[in-house]
Amino acid sequence: MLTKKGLKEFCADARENYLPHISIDCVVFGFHEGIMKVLVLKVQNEDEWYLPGGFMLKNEPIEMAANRILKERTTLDKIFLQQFNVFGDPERSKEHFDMYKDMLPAKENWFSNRFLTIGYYALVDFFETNPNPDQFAESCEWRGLDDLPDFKLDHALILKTALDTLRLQLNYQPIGYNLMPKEFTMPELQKLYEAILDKKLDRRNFQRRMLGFGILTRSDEPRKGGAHKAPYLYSFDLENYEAALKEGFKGGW
Amino acid sequence: MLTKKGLKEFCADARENYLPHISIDCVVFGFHEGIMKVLVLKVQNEDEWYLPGGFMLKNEPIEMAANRILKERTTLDKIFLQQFNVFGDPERSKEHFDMYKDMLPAKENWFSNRFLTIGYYALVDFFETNPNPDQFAESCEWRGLDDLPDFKLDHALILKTALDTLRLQLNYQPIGYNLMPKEFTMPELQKLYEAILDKKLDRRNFQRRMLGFGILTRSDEPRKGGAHKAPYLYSFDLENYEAALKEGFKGGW
DNA sequence: TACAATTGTGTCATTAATACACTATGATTT
DNA sequence: AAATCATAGTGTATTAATGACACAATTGTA
Repeated sequence: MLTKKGLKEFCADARENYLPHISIDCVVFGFHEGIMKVLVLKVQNEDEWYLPGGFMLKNEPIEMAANRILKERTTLDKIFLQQFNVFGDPERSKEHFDMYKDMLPAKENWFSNRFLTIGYYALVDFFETNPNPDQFAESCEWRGLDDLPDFKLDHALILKTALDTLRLQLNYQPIGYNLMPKEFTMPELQKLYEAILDKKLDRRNFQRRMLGFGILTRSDEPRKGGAHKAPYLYSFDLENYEAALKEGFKGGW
Repeated sequence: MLTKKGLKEFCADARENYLPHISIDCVVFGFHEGIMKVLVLKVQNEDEWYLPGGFMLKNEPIEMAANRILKERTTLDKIFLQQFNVFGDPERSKEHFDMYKDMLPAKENWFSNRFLTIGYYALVDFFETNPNPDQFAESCEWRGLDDLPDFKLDHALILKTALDTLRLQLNYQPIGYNLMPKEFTMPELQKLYEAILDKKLDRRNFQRRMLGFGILTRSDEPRKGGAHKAPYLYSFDLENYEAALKEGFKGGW
């Protein structure tokens, strides 16, 4: 959608339905083949990338807006969302100002306003997610943390802040639960933690501690068909998990 | 400031200078006589209370707006501020809608809009702070966490969320440094932690751990003139403190 | 000068974290 | 069939951190 007519319609529609000056941007984390991935969108005909985002209806709760936006991008309905920061540097809007500035006069152009953006991070099951581009994008795809594109606006900062928050909250939020599939092996879970923390952990100590939390249930049958010794399958005991999270996994005083 | 004329002027001025739909509310923590206190404002002629807050100039960074607002309330210039949440439930604005609704038609009334409010908590030195009411308030004063008034809007929720955040961040933010005066005794610092965490700590273990962080400098001279054994005075070694904070006081993996 | 209140300090037991090595299994190669 | 490779499962010894606990020192007051 890049025609002048389409843009004009979008702007008129936006002015009528959305709260001005406020946007939502989401960092959607998924975990695949031992790598943390993030959902990114590519601008049509440009090597420019951005995070899934959108605007808030005039009478819509913030988190509901984030959910609505992400449902469009992922087809997922109930998504674990965590608000982590508002980005509001007036400079961040300057790049916005320039968007489509040749196609529409500033007065009509929705994008020629200052925007504060509310940052959410989302945790999704990689295998359940079907990435869909939005109307400004050419594509929507997963990119590993080790292979991130150049982002528009302050989206690199937003992503970095989300990741920092994720690391800090690793012990307080059900991060494993939301990122892993229903059943998984201990080495797979360990790889998730290693990917988030970006460091190697000791297999034996990891397993001891994880099991010590009492939030995992071991399946009777190990996973078969792999090329090596069959690993046990685990799943989260959601009840115990949520109880443990209320306290936080780690003490502190 | 409650005259129709004054309100009209305020609204006209606000519409011209502030971003619409966005406000800032601050939970200002101070520590005095062993109790955590919060700065609260009282509505003129009503037993209604609210947190210090305000609006953002159209081209002003968020944190600068929070600083400006708090400078007016506290006379303090460089304040430790931490953004912790945006509150945007459409219901929260309903009470706003009613404000001054008899004095001005909705179209002119700045307050008859939906507002998302960005929550900041601030940590200040109680003794350096001079509370000043804003134009809608009759008074601005400290209230202990054990003696909080009934708040307007969702300000009780904002305060609770700030406090929860403060507890979680106790090991990652220079909370002691900002709340204590330059020099303090170990029992005083312990009382701060006990007030924040709302539980008793063991004197000996607290001291051992605190000193173990290597962020305190013990003054040569103990505090004299007290009614009991003269306690040592400590101050924060800012350099070590900030280095330690980068890591966080506690490990986690 | 005895007492009350408070501060300073040390030790022991328990728990948690770290470092580290061998055995077991299943598929592949020889 | 036996050896090999890759991966998974398990245990123990050392060290560090935490939690529980008791007594001595100082200062003003009764």
